[in-house]
Amino acid sequence: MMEERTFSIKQTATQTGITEDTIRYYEKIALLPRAERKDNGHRIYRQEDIDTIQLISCLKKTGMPLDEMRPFLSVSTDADPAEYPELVGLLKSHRENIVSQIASLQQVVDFIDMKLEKGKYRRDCSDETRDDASDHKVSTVQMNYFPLSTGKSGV
Amino acid sequence: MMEERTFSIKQTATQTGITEDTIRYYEKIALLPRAERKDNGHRIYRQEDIDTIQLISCLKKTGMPLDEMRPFLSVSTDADPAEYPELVGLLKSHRENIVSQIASLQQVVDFIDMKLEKGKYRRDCSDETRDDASDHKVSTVQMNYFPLSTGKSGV
DNA sequence: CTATAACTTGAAGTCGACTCCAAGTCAAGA
DNA sequence: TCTTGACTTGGAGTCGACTTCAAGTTATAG
Repeated sequence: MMEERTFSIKQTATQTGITEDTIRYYEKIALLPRAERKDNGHRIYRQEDIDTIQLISCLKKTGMPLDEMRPFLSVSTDADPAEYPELVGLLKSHRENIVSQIASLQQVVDFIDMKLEKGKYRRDCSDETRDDASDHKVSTVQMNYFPLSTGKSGV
Repeated sequence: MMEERTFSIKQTATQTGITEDTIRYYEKIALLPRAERKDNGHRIYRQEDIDTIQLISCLKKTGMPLDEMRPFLSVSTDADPAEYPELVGLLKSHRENIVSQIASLQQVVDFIDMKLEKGKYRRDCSDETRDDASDHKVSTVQMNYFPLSTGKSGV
């Protein structure tokens, strides 16, 4: 039985790339559970907590507001999401969001490539705002990587 | 010689999915050029302007702050970016940003898939924060879609 | 002639996500 | 003993991006 390693808030900040202030802020708004304290009141973090913070940082990159992360974090700490059926729905729906985000990003890449390759005409990015889905080539990313049937990805 | 069609701010808002208030705000902070006015002072928009607004909306989805968009908008309205060499650098560097954003998004998709497929263990997303690049499989998206040599994409 | 709708303006308010501050505690070193 | 450093707390301040507000103009319909 090996003792589990613990980290100070500073170490945690360094490892996750999230500042100490921000970590305390996440605790304040209860995005993170109240961290354990040492006798002197200092916070203690374990690998598990670092993982959670990294998940937050990851979800942030997908543009998810902090408030919406809570359910995902509970999936992350508790074991199996199948026990929380409405969570599965959330996961799937966020997955769809990300897929469409990737499509948006892809459009910007297309725009940039168009601009870089030649001083070409404009063919701007638009998706649901204008419904010219006809000449909007299905994102290759979406095609290649996402099975579209939300299930197993063929990595 | 056909007369160019023009749009009211309301029509423009509907077409772009950006509210009238926000369009005026973009003009106020000079993200958009001051729109032409009719005799009664009402703003007039052309297709060109709508394209620009849609580009803004698109760049927003990539998480770009409004302030950083200005150079991109000038590429969009003026013709050829090759005339503005430092702009080419900007375009390329933002392209790289987007590629890494897509990689981040992909990690979240992986996390979700992992959670959905089984009640599996955690293998969280992390990139530059922790340097375990060893078991961090190169994003399939990045591999498939992006030539990596910033040039022409094989669409 | 009046009221409704579609706009205009400048300024103030909101909201999310930090970020900073002041004052205090505690442990270890010169 | 005093200082330094790493932390604690609550609260205030900042910043980007809107969003709302109040007051005014103009065009059309009843």
